[in-house]
Amino acid sequence: METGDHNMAARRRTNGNTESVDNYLKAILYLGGAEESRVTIKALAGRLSVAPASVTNMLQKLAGSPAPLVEYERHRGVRLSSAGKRRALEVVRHHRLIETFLYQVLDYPIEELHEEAERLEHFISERFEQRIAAKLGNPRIDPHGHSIPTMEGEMPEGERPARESILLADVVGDGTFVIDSISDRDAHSLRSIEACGITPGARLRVRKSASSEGYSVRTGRSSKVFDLSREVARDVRVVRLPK
Amino acid sequence: METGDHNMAARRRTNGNTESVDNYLKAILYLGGAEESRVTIKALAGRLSVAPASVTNMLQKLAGSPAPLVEYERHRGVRLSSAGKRRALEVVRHHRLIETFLYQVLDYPIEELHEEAERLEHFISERFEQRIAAKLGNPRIDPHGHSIPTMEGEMPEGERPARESILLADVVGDGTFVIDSISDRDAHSLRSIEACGITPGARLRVRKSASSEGYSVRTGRSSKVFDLSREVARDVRVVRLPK
DNA sequence: TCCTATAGTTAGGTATACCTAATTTGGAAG
DNA sequence: CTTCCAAATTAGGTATACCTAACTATAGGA
Ligand SMILES: [Mn+2]
Ligand SMILES: [Mn+2]
Ligand SMILES: [Mn+2]
Ligand SMILES: [Mn+2]
Repeated sequence: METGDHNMAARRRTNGNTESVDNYLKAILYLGGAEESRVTIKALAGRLSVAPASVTNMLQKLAGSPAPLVEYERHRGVRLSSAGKRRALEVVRHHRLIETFLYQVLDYPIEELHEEAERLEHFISERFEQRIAAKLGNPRIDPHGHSIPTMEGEMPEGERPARESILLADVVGDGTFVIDSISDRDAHSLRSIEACGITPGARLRVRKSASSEGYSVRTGRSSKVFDLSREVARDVRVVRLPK
Repeated sequence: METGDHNMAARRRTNGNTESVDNYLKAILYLGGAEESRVTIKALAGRLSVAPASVTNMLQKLAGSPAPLVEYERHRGVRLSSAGKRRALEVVRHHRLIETFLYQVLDYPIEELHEEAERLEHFISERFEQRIAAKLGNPRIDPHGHSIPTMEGEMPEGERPARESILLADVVGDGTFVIDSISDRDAHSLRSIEACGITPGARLRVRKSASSEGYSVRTGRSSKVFDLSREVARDVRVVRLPK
């Protein structure tokens, strides 16, 4: 009979992390931004829907372990260690590969990708990751236009969202744009975004409708005009085209 | 800001159960057998690799809830309530659909199906279940020859393993058989089983080799003879063919 | 019938990952 | 400089799901 303690420490997964730890790492990666700046306890608490006290606790534990996943200094916020960054990108890779797979192979509606991926990303094996990547032809972009980190745990060249992309909601004046990416988190926004033909990579002509608060947009060659609320425009990133 | 308690009770899943609870229900379903007889604490503890005390605790909790998943009487073992049986079959359906999917769509080797399915079965949504079922053409049998419970939560007609099937290890004398199913739990056995061409539904000619402790088998039309150890023969279920 | 072995239960802990409430701290504003 | 306040930390709990050790009940054998 087993000692039984192989089963304890409850939530170890394929890797050595719990779902919770993975989610902290992803949140730090995201909030740190491209400059990988220090992330505030409050910001983490907000993103993870958890009390600040819980964040402090978790970070102390993560920073105090033998091979720390984060660098944490009291009252000065956190950043990822290189091991932490590697793991965070691994989870992001899982997430985006799963989304791509659900979309392309299982015909999920775009607004349901995120929730399923958010759960499954923590539980698939390396084999599963490799098999779906192979099946999809090693895609580099997910259905929302986000770059899929490489197998080696790095963000690929020409990262998306692109550094130079801006929120549609921040566009001033009229213009023509390329759609960089769309947010994956709000199912309601995603429905409207898809309904008016907005797809990463497509071209978008924008007119800031002076009358209403929103944006009038036409996609691709279509002459159909759609009106987007400010709300929804906050979930679309674009890159301005010259001319 | 959220109240925060949407996030507590940690391990709630798509459904309302934790992974642990699901595993108890599956174990009770399995150990209760076709007659759904009462299952012993000790048997459960063995199957789940958990201390008997932990089993008692869990069963008391499950039996004491408002809509109990089990019927439990002190010192007299447990059986599933009808809600418990429904949920157990739901998880078994997940498990077997996932195995079929990994095998047919993602080309997993047969001996790696079980471990991945054992984890993922608890975390997929109903949508995921339906989509893979549809993609596979609503299969009724998994790669090991086990029946996949229906969407309505019932074991289908002509259940497999069949009532009349016996372990290859219990075969006395020579004879011809149909392979009913193979166990999914031992990766090592599965390798040897596959290596000699044993597949659910195939025909198997058996000669109990008097010399060694094992079984000499030929599958299908092949004239190649393989020797199986008693160990491995315990992982194969067969149905004797008349004549 | 009695006795004892085995199965089961209770009692008391551990670790994870949350919470609220109380306290501390560091930096910006006066 | 001091003050003050938002942000962070500490202190003290909860729930889940395990554990070991100690105790009890039941059923089969003498
Ligand atoms: Mn997640
Ligand atoms: Mn995404
Ligand atoms: Mn399981
Ligand atoms: Mn199986």
